Amino acid sequence: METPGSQSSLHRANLERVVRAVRLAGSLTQAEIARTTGLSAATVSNIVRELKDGGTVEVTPTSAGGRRARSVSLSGDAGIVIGVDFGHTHLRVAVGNLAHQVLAEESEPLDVDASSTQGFDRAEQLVSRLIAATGVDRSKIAGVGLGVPGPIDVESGTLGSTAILPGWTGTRPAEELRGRLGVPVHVDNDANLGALGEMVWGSGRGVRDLAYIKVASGVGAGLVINGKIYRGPGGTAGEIGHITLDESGPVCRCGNRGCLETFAAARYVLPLLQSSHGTDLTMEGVVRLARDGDPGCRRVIADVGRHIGSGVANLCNLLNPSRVVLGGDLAEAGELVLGPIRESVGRYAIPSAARQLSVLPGALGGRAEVLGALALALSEMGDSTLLDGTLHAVTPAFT
Amino acid sequence: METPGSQSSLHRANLERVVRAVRLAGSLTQAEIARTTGLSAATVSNIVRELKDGGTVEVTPTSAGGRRARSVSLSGDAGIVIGVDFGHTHLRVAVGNLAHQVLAEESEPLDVDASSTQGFDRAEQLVSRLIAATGVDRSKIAGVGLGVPGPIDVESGTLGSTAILPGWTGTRPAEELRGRLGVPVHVDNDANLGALGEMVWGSGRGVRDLAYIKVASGVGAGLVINGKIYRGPGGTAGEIGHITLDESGPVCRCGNRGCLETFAAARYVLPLLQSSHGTDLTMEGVVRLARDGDPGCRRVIADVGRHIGSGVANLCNLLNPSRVVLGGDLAEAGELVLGPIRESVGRYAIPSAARQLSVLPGALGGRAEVLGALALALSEMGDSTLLDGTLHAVTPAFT
DNA sequence: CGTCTATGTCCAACTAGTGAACTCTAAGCT
DNA sequence: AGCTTAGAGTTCACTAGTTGGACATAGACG
Repeated sequence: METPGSQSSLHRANLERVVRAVRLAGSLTQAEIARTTGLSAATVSNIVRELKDGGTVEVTPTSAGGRRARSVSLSGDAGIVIGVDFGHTHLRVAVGNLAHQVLAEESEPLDVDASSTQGFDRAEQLVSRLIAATGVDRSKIAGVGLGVPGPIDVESGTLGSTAILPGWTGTRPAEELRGRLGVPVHVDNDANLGALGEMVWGSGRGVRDLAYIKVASGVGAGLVINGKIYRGPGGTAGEIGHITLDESGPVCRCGNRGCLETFAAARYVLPLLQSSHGTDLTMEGVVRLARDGDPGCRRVIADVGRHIGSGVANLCNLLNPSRVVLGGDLAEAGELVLGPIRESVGRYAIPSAARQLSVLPGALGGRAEVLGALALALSEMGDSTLLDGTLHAVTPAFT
Repeated sequence: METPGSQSSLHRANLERVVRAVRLAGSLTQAEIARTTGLSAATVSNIVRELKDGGTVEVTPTSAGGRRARSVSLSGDAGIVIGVDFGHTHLRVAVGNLAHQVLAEESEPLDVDASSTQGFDRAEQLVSRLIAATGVDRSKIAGVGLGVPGPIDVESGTLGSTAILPGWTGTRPAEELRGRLGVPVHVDNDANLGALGEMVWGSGRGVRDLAYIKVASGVGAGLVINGKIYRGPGGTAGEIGHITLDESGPVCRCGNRGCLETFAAARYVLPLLQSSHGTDLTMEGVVRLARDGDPGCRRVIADVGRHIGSGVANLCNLLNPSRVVLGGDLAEAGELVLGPIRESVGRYAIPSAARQLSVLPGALGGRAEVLGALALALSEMGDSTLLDGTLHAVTPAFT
């Protein structure tokens, strides 16, 4: 059914061109579409009619004060995308439309020991609730982005061994959710989605090469290269948590010694404070105490920053991104952690790479991953999903 | 004259598609073109005829032993590309055609202290000589790739401070050569070109993500991501030589301590052997002695390998390439250095990244950079260059 | 109220890709 | 040797889809 070089593909490309132009501009008249896309007025006329019949686009008789211009805009219910993010302690869901607007977003706690079935049950319910709340039709779902806190095998879609959600190992989250919702599901790990989220909506706007460092229970990085998530041939790119900082350092869960993670991740850092600050401390708590002036917590956070900075320096020397965005709970510490990171980067990265690097805190906090999932759904969809009938055809399930 | 969404643009795109397929494969039958491009056999038939009439492509009656397959290849005189590589001790030039064949190649020594003007004079002469030797017309030059042993500023094309060719700092090699030859010149550093060369002709064939590690006077890496050289926003990606292995190690020329370079590069390693093996030792000499069984040299090379392996492990964790190719003089040591590298990678990289990694010696030796320059010229050329008349039209200059 | 001008639509012309039928050649089998 | 077979390349009628130009439309301006 694929005809990569045929007229139909040309037509399809032209449809996408028009949709993209309209989406970027918000609303356009046909003549404007013709000018910006370079297509002839006749073609635009045909395409707009086709899109209008398909329900992708709305034509309002005469919104502008011109001669007789009919303004064309994406119909609000042309399609929606959904982002689902399984975190280590909670589940987040967001619903957005194709105009990059977030229509609804909600999170709820999720027990770490919950089974995958329980987790997906909860996710399905929450998705249903949010869709109901926004009042759109289920059949309008164009795609779902799914975030999981662990490595995903690119080929099989299987969740690798992850200590964060025990018992989920070996499941195929995308298939699972696809089976429940009946729409395409695209899955990626939390660091990659955080990177995507910050790039589209947060601190990474306008940058095409960035690294998103997520410090939580572990340390991971999401790499955006040339505007796209880079996963590597095996899908395990971005494992900054396991670069070696000290060959004779503490033993890491990965089996090596002195990984960045052993100096920065919650599971290794929190115990340092247990004797002085109690045993049920969380990273969040440490950050709060540090901001309130607790010297021990400040010291620990600064040390973590320095070590992260060493890792980031290596990253910079190798990849030379223009921006590094820090995410996860630790980002809330602001300058307390960014200062030491910048200092370390300045010391260990080659000057030409460090000079033009900006290190920023994430702007989205815990929302980065869900929004990234939304962005993933949007980007994987390709504007073409808007166009083939599948979206608007009657889908018997879920009525 | 531009009709961005019309059939003619589709036709053009299909022409390019065919040309690209042929160029990547060297030569294909029409049926193979149809399969790889996804176009129908009828379309391919038409396109091939058009290209043949235009002189872009040659059809050899029946080269393979098949049924009646006519093999299609880019016509040898459709255009030629030139690769120029300035090394630390010599200058290499290669001339190739669009069918990925190297028509002529030559190298001559170049004094380290030669001025840039002298260097370019020599390069121009050598290029002229080789073109004359191959007997093709100068007007057929489609592009030139240029390799320089130092950092190039992407924006300005200015050569950064390089200790390898002193006195060249601040020159603009691409403009210089462009002025002399009158054709587009694309410049890049030696590590990137080595990566490209090995990918197209050497140990990296068939791989889309690889890292080429060049160990010589310094240590640099060329990164190929998704089949293209990745330079990073600032153009300094791949500086593997300056990732920190030991915060309290020897002081590096970059100002930091314990950079990989201080454990692996010739300038730091050779002095270790001077007291025992004399002062005018080269890396080449050390490798030769090691192969002959000299225990000191073997030890040094193994140590170098281990350290490179540590750096490569970091690289793998971050980028997860499917192949690492070792280039430079050191690669001649074969297993003497590859063994320790693999061992180190196995120890320090996370297992999932290390498992699918292959570490190979470069297959091109000192030719990697010139051939990479050739490949750069080919890839930057853009396939459309072949199609619009400019290349075949009579260009008044250089007759 | 007539003219002007830009918008959107319709139609005939044209471009270019496709499937199906057809021819051609060499290999394999009997 | 002769027949069959299967893939390669070509031809042709058909179809999809864009375009330029003619045409209708409706507000703006004098």
